[in-house]
Amino acid sequence: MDDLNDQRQQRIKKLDLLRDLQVQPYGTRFEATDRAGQLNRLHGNKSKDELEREPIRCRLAGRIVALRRFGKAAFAVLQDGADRLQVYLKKDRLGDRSYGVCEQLDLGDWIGVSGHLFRTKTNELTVEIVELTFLSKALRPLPEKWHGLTDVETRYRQRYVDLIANPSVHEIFVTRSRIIAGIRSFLIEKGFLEVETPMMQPIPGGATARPFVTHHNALGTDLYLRVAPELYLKRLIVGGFPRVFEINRNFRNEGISTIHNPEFTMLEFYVAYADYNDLIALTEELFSRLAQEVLGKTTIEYQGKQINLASPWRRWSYRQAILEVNKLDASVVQDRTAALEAAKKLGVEVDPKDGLVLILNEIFQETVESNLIQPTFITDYPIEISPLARRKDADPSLTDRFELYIAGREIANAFSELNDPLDQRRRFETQAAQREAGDEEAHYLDEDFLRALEHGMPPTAGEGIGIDRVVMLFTDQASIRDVILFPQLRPEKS
RNA sequence: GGGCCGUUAGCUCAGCUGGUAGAGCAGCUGACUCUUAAUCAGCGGGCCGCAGGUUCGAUCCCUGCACGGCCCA
Repeated sequence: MDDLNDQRQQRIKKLDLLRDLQVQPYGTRFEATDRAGQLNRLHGNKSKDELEREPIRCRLAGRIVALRRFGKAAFAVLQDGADRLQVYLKKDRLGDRSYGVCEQLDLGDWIGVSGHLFRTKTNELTVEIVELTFLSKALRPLPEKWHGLTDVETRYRQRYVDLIANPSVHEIFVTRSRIIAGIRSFLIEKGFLEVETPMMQPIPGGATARPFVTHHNALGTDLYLRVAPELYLKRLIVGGFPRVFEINRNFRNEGISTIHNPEFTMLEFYVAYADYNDLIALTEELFSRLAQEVLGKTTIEYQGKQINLASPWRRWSYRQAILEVNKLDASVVQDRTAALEAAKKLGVEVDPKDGLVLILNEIFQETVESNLIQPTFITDYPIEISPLARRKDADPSLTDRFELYIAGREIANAFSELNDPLDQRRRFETQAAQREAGDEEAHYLDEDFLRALEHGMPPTAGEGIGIDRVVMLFTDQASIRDVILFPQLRPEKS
């Protein structure tokens, strides 16, 4: 509980004054027939004379974000969503009693007003208030009008204040919503069915990640917050839905960083009868369409870098990328000793016990990823790190898989799904052995999923896209916390 | 987990070589009926993140802790 500081007490005093004036400071329904943005759009170019000749009556509501008093008159700025409109209060017009109510106004208060539009001497479109309704009295002061709220911790913990004080933050979350709406309508238009699958799973699967554990009392059993919806969505393909998608939260019990929040939003979609190449085309189409719809262009600037989202995007095989970026001899991707030597030479730390695949993956992560600024599909990942992906017909050590990188970051992961139940069982068994050996991220063996596959899953391609990272890209934000309304922080001490 | 940085009024920030803390905005009082970072005059507001230590004396130096940021693992 905050101390009863000076400013808060002043405002509580005003509550009493308002009640003395028979004004309810916490009002109820107010029918606003107008919005600030709409009034600006419709009448923003009408001249002073026009507004005098044909008065525009209006009625709107909002929060007071600026207040300039002149004794017997005052200007206030009303914030209505993302838009602002100035209002004018004049004692002559309002009368003594009503003006007395206005004298109890503070920054942060919500009011409803009705009046008519006019232009001030300085030509600002303004509502002259005829009637004012108190909607809600704020007891705490707004952050400073010029510098706003900049303390990062307060911004995240008290996002409501951040949203009031920083219009650009408001804008980011509007964009986020538009991106998600755009994805949804794109997929629905392409014939996908939106579904919801369990967030609480008895066996967590679909990604290599540590899960959160919780407990169901009535069932007397532990449940895991999902790390991915993948295995459930594929059960739905088995069940006969040929195109499904889900946009929802995943939870991973890992560190927090500028690109990791413990809960994050993932899109996953699955297309029966398709392969990963079809998803490359679909992904390019989705991104360029989204960029066009949301930003009105396909070239974006991210953290000072120009990124071109117009298709086609580069395709680069995983092994080729490792070799070309580091100018290595082809033997490195074939021979463990050569790979180990290359890692040492490149200054990439590896566990000397690691096999070829893990060594290469370290090299990839350390040397390739950060170079993938323009959209790039890295294809043909090794089977050992792709336990749910279909083998390449031409090379059974690789998979029909890609990861999409933009701005040096993994944005999407997709593959032709493994639909051979016996192969899937062997891969799960390998994963289970790794888990036994201490790898907490390795997959669990999911018997029910195998049973589903044994009923027959058509050839299917599936993809996951990290929505938060897409929003970061589209809104030019460096930290995932700036695109999540309430990012995870340590609890505030009471 | 490690390194670096930060934490001072409601907000944004100063605070020198250790001597009991300042500004702007916000607030309060007064003046002002077209301002827009309104203006003018006056006033109040501090657990200097928390706990130890050094010192005659600590916002300042040292140690630990908490919370946050960035980087690394």
